[in-house]
Amino acid sequence: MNVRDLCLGALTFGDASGYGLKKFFETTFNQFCSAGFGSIYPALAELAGEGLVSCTDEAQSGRPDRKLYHLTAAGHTAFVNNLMQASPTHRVKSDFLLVMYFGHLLPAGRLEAFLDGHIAELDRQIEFLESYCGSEKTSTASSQVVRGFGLTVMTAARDYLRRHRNEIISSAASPQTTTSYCRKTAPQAGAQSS
Amino acid sequence: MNVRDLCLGALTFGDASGYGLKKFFETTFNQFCSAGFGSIYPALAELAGEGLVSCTDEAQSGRPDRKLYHLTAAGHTAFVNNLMQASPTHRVKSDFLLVMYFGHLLPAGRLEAFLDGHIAELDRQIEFLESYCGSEKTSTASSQVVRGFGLTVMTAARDYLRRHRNEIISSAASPQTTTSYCRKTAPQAGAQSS
DNA sequence: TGGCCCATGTAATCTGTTACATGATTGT
DNA sequence: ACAATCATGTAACAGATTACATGGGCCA
Repeated sequence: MNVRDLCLGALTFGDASGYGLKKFFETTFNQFCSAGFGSIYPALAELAGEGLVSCTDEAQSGRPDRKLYHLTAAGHTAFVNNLMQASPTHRVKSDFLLVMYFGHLLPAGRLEAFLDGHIAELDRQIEFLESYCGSEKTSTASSQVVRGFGLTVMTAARDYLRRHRNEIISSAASPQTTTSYCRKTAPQAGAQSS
Repeated sequence: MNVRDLCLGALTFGDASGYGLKKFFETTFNQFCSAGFGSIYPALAELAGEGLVSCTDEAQSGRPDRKLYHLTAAGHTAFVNNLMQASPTHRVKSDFLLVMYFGHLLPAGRLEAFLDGHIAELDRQIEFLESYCGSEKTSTASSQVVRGFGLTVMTAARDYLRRHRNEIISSAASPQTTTSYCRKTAPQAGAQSS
């Protein structure tokens, strides 16, 4: 399931431009995937070349022209095919959890900032999911289930972090540890990774 | 936070080989990241070249020789530096949720299989997190918090899917819909994406 | 004898991100 | 005036996955 399939899927809900698809991904699919212009536009051009979508130039008043993409019958069957054969992976890539895992190496202030930042981010996402109710077309039973899933999981995550906030912060490196390490080892200048 | 930093972080718990690091990632870091040999070995070579890790050839009895990597003082400070400056992202990439979102396009049997497969996967991961208690070195307060986080979130996810199982399956495409679509549109053979 | 675990590495490929390039309109 | 939104695209780059290549020991 790459950007191509994401585009096909979004187009099952109606015609859209590349720009519109990105907005759609940022709202509706935000929970489980993302895509930038740099992958959307080439993907649409590819799909059009294969006849899975068709494209119409549309002049707009007061706005730049746009290319409206439409899912063809072939595109619809290809999408359903890909859905059926997909291996339904679910992976989390979290630098936040990595940072938490190494909390004992960080000063308490920094750890606290990371933690509160992530709690705030979860609050934002939860609020968004609660307020956002797609369009008529995207408001299917399936989409409501996925929305509920996100709400449940994110709320559980946020509540866990709130409950363990003090515990987490008190597990940070003590100020002495951080300072003395730097003094003792006299680290070489310019030693940097990534 | 790339594979380089993952290696540095893992090596704060003690020396290891490239092979050993992969095992470590698969167990301890499994929740929030992953890495294959194809990225670990080149990363270690790079880090050794920069003096962030040192490397010793070690002959083993009854096993192939291995290269034991050791975090240097420079490597330690570089890692802590990177941790501090990291933007603590947390993103989910889930083809499972994508498939669920388009459940209304799939036959009930297929949707059910996807759903049950994912519930079973969550069961496996929860069971693993419950049973697994790292080594002495990795059993820090921080690591326990991350473990608890994973347990909480995955349990919430599994329970939600169990509670809504019937609802989800009944939102699948009705057999008629699937069949009639194929009949009406006479899709071109060979129309495939990805 | 066949498959799995240990162990290391390279090369090709895929996929996506970031930065660049352009430009009109609308709201503050 | 200035920023934001709408709108499309290319090119360079980064990062990781996959397949390939090799080889001994252990267990059934």
